[in-house]
Amino acid sequence: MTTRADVAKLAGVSESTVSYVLSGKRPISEETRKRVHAAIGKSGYKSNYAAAALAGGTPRLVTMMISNLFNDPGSRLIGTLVQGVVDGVNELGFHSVIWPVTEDEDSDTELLLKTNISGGVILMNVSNNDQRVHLLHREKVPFVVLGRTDVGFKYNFVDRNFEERDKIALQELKNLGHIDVGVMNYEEKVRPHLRKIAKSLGVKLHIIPTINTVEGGAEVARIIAKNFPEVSAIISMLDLATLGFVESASSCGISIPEQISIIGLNMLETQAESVRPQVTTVAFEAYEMAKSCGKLVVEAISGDKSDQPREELWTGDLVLRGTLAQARRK
Amino acid sequence: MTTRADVAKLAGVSESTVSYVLSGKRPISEETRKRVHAAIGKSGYKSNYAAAALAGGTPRLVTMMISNLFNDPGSRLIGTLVQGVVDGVNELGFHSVIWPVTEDEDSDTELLLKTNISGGVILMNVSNNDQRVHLLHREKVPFVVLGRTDVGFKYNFVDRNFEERDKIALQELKNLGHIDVGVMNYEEKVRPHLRKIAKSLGVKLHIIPTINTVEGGAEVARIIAKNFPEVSAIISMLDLATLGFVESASSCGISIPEQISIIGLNMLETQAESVRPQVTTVAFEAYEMAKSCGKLVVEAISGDKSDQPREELWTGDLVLRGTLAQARRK
DNA sequence: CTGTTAGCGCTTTCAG
DNA sequence: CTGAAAGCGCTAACAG
Repeated sequence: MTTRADVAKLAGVSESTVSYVLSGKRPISEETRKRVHAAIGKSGYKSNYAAAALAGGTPRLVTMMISNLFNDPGSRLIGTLVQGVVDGVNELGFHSVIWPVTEDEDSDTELLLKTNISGGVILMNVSNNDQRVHLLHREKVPFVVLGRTDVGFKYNFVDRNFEERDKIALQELKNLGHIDVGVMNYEEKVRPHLRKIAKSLGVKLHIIPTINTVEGGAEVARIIAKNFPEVSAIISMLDLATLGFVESASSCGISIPEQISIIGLNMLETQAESVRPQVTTVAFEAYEMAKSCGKLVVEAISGDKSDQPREELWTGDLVLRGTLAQARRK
Repeated sequence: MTTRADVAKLAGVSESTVSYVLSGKRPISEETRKRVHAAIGKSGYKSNYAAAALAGGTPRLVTMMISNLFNDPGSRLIGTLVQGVVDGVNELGFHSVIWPVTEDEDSDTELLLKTNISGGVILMNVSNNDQRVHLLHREKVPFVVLGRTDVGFKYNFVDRNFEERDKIALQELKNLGHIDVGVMNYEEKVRPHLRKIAKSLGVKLHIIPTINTVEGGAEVARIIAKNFPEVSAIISMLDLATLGFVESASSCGISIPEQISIIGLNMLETQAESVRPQVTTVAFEAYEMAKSCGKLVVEAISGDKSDQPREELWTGDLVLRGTLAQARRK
């Protein structure tokens, strides 16, 4: 293995000069810089991560823990998020890896901590009251959650701004005269903020619970045609059901967007593309958000943390894409 | 940060004793062991990966590079393989991470090498003449491919033994008197070894090219019923098409396995379960193979490599599962 | 069975 | 603008 010492000898400079050439942390004459780079090239020198981490004091490595990486079919989104984190972290001179999480997430996390391999952790796809958040918090490991979960304390997170997104959607519908808005949701209960926004806008929500499949969406179309003559617009939290709805709307005598305008809120761009302009989406820069998240961990690792945990809510470039129509049913 | 020195002081022993308690690399009296462990617990000490890697000489970390991690829907298999690698590597005291590969695999690989973070690499989902194999080989990084690819030199790999698998399948059919065997395949051309085995067994292959979808399989059922009266058995390389075939066989007047016996060769166990005993599979221990692959990298990293690259072909526990019938069509 | 000690390769003062 | 030298935390001889 060739080390910095070899390079130094080859270039006829001191070891520390080689270091500074590499890190750029102090001015180096063009002359020496060239000689050092030549020596590096000739010797095939590669910097040793372990040594750098040791001397530098903190491992310049971020690990991402992604639950359900191998189960989730919606992995296109995950791919985007991972790329964002990677790029954000890289920009600050760190690296990132994915820590394989499989069945037993808790013991995987403990293993990760035990090895002490990384300077910090990003948690993705967290579940309700995720135990790993407790663990990382207790162990005082710098970490950021990409998403949110309820644990009884504050922690660093970066997440989408659902409130804002929903407000934009409802406001837009309201502007077009839609008063009776259907909501495609998993369950009868929707997040409280939705009700609040609706109330303040004077919009009436009609929750239509359904499963998130194409068939589920088709069923919703039938239900609306039959039982909800007053509903002139829909916001949907379910991507597949949204597709199903669009597919079978016309056979239920519903024309989109004239009869029913629809906004899909949790659709991937790729899905949305295939049905635009029938489905309007509220666009969102997942990549940028993840990138910011990556930078946040690095800050946390570098001890740049203020006393308060950082909480980033991403509104990003929220824009409506697709076509909506003036309300005219009933 | 608490270090080994703190622990040593707390326990009233030397630093090296703490090390040996942790590594178990030399006998320690029960008495001191307990004291050390107590001190570790009290101080919250965590071993420093970077320091260990540096002192140990080689980073005890394996990185997996998985192409198409975020595109491939067949990720259940990947999950199994990853778990296998993780466990195999763990058993030898190493750790493993996934290196995020996204668009530009080559530059990702170079980045990985540049950081020198890991002791070795496992390549998964390699493509034809994969450039990363060239790169790793050239840079003399210890690596193992889980799978195979044609580059013009020898390298470490672990892969399924397709030849053996196919032989078992054809042999079994032959034993049951099947002479005319259909082959569901992507294209008209099949791997040469298949033809060779068939020839040596006196079996006649009828290639039926199709796409790998449920509909594709249904189409095959129709084609066989109409155009291939002599075919009494099928081996299929296509998992989804296999499912489709089974689904629509009876509506084409084909009863399985009496009229047509079918062996699915590339099916995941979960898929196979749902159609057994109609579809017979050649079972394969993906997990065990991956585990062995994990151990192989560690060996490669530890310099335990003989002059020749190791090439493991996994026949594993090749056994037929499912029901086949005596040939009786024509 | 335990302690002492010399590095591993790099970063970063402190002196020129 | 450049060098010398002191560690970072740990491992593995070597010496009891």
